[in-house]
Amino acid sequence: MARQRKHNTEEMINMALVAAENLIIGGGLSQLSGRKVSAEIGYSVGSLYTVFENLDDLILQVNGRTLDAMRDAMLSALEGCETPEKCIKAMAYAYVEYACLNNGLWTAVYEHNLPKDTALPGWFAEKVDGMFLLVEMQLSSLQGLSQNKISEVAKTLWCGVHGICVLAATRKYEAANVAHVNPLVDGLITNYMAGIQLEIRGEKV
Amino acid sequence: MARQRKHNTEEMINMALVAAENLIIGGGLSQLSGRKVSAEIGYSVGSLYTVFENLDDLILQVNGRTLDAMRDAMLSALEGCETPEKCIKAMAYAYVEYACLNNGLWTAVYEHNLPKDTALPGWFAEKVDGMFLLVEMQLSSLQGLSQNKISEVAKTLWCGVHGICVLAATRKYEAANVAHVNPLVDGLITNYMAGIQLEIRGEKV
DNA sequence: GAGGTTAATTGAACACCGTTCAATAATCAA
DNA sequence: TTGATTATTGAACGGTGTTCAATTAACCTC
Repeated sequence: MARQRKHNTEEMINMALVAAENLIIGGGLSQLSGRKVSAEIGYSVGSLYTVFENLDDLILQVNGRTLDAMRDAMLSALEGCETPEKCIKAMAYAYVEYACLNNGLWTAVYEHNLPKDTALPGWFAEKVDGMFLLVEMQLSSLQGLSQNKISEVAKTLWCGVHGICVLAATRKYEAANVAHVNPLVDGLITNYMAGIQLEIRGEKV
Repeated sequence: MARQRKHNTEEMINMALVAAENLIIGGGLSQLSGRKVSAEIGYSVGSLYTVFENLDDLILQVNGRTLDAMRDAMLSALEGCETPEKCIKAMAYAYVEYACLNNGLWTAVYEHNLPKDTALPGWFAEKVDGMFLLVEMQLSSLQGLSQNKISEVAKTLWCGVHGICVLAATRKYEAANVAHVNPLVDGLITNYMAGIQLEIRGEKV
């Protein structure tokens, strides 16, 4: 029979992802390297390539976990919210808070781009879509919006929230904190949703 | 006297930036390297470091030129527009068009992050701010908005537009084209501005 | 226990990368 | 022709992602 594994595949992947996350938290995506990760988990470089296709694969899985964590934060934020708009705002605040508090991990999600010829794997796209679906769920309890419109509104709202966070992250010195970002997010959702309500009622400004 | 230069500093910088842009257009930021740039312009690697501080500096200057080009596109789009809202939409469409048509260069702007301990240079931050100022200028002809509010609205709107483009760029396969993105942008501006108009008038939905 | 089979793990090798800096090359003044 | 000056070079350093023959450790069989 064959040599015994020090850890099974799942354990190894998990250890590697944790090590990678710590490197990213410590110094951003640029501080991540396969050799550092492998050294951290007590394996040689080559072993990394037995559980990951390549380093892009590893990063993608780190980012997948980050998206999961954000999703969890958003779901927790839903508890006790009253109206669709308030629920969406609660999720947006949770998103902002996560992005500000876990800046390294959050930045890695959108900083990492696959080579031009490589397609984004389906499971990753689904995680991104999942966040939009959370918003859509809230919108679906509003009367007068077609499914297409709901999908459009969710995309627009969430892209807006994300864009605001991106700007805040760029301007590290002055604006990457919840207190500064939340008012913008609040204004976006309040006013955009007001416009949508008018549209539903067929009124014009 | 001293040895004669093959090109003066300005020429060298320009040649290097053009070469770098072509590399980014061809295969994204990951395909850029100092050695490739220097080979392309007929210099050795070392010479690059006589006109750029390091590779981050070079990339930052490429991104600066991209921001300039986007600004130019936005200014051109302003010709003939009638109302503030229409003018903002015209600029947004120009932004979307540039991002879709010059995806490599546009992606490089937000994909590139300086190391954690390095501050974004002032001249770069100013170029970013300049785009927000273009939006603010349009808003300033609206009655009833304080300067603070104008600044907030401009940030929110433009972050929203940017966020929508980011999502489109992520989903390369289905959505990175003007026809798909413009309706979202249009809806964002229309509805958010409707909400702002209501706020000005002190009405509620 | 010895030998064989199997598969996990290694680490050296390859071709690249950013960055530095002593050495070289090219120019003009004396 | 020599010296001074400065633009330019390219080898060197320590890092990177990735591959893969060689090694190692486990078990089964004899």
